[in-house]
Amino acid sequence: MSEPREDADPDSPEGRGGAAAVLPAAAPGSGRGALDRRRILGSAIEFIDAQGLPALTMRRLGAHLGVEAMALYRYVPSRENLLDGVVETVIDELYGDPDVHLEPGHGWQDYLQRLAHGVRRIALAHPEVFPLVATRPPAAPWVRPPLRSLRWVESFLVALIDSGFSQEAAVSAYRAYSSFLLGHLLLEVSQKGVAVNAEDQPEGVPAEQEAVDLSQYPTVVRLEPLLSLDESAAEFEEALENLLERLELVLREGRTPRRGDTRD
Amino acid sequence: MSEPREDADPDSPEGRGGAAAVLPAAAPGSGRGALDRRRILGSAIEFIDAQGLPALTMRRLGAHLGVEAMALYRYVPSRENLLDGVVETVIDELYGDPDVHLEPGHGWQDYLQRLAHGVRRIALAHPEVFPLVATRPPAAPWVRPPLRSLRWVESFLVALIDSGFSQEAAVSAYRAYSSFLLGHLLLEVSQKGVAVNAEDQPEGVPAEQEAVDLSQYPTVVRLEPLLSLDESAAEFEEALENLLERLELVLREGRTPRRGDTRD
DNA sequence: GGCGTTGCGTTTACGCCGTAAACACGCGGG
DNA sequence: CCCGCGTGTTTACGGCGTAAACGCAACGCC
Repeated sequence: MSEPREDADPDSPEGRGGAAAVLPAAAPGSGRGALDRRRILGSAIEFIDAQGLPALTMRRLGAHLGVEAMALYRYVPSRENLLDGVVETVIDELYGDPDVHLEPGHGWQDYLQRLAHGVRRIALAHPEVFPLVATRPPAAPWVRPPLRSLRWVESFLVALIDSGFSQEAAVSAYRAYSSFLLGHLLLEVSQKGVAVNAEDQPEGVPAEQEAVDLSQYPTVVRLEPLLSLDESAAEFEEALENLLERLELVLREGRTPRRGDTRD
Repeated sequence: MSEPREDADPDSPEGRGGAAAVLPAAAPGSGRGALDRRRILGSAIEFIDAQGLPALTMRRLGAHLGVEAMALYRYVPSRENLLDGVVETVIDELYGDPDVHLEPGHGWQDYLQRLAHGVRRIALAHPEVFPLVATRPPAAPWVRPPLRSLRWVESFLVALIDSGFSQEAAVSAYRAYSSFLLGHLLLEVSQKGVAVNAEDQPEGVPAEQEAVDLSQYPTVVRLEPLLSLDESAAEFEEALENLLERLELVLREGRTPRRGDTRD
């Protein structure tokens, strides 16, 4: 039963035994056990995953931990800082993922593949948190995106440079890789997230909310089955492999690529 | 003086005479002239561009328009709806852009090129607004990303199908294109935006804020000049052209691509 | 045992937020 | 004349983030 099916998404939370969802954080009612920063952050992640980001307030998070809101301020200087901590904590799950390595033992393609899937696993495990990863101002203005921690940026750059990339190529690879991950995962997560959104309308008949008039968009209507089909895993894989091929070219030609010689 | 320099970014707000920034909205002090939804939305965009998203409150926006906050509610049902309107308005700038066409007159590549640059122009013109475009729940759960309006999705799909794409190929092209735009532009915008962020610290010495310890990340430090170098325009162009080439393959082979026969 | 200190959580309070509801007021048609 | 209606204001409420003061148990030290 719990064996992965043929077409199961290898990065989906239930689909494998990987990392993600490792923090303790205990039940909300059982309000014992010393408060501390880690417990607060873990609880916040759990809370966001369950109730959605806008539902997270200091008072509610306090209640979730069986404590007054102000108690949190002994461990967290502000709500903003708490959100930063949430992002950092979530990204840190990469370190606990046995399939992702800080050092490329089997070549840079393998390294990038594993890293990408690791990040995807995190995104899928915390769909409500991931947009925060994309949106929060970074530690250093220039690193920016999903691999927020400088340690991963360092690891990325070293891996590629050690594999023969020039410094320029490594940096531009980092940018391409980042924006690919960011774009694809943000899209995927929000596609999933909206279906069962946190804010629910428990009305008797949940259907027919506003139902925008689709009659002017016949193609959209006709392709709606295709559009709502979820082939994220395959698309991710394909785009990722395309990116890796592109990088391979960059590496081999030792320069920034200028579209293949297919014309001109 | 105002002629675009050789290497000027063709999508930067000052670099060309395109659309973007077309709304009237008049000065804040001059608080006359009938309030209406358009004026409110325009003012909100202006406000966000100037002060950043978190600074936008109903009261402040009211003040910006020379009016009490509650007056806005006669034209806007809620703050959430106002933000939706802001996103919609910003995307609607596409219609006013003379370089972007709803119908592909010169082939689908030209169509996609123009569309992509049009969206990029909007992103660069409203860097503080753009993350909202990425983050807000969509009208229809499955369209999701930057081309939020169904009209553009319709246009996109029709353009590709008319050019010979299969329905499946058109949909998957839409996804690839969307996530590319989203990822790249979000990254680019946030890279720009952070430098001169809205929340300023007007302290005497603006430097040396926290300055995380970079000593453990020598490669990051060494490549910092490269990392902070802004080659967004070139990278955008390259990634876009690569995407178009990929789509060309899809079209020619009439199937979803499975990585070139470079191995296996 | 008495007693200051220290650490953790609570209480109280403030100003700002989004917004519901009642209100003030100018203007065009019976 | 006045009556309704459209438009903006006033007032009010509950919830927010958080500063400041407080209560109180555990502990070290004499």
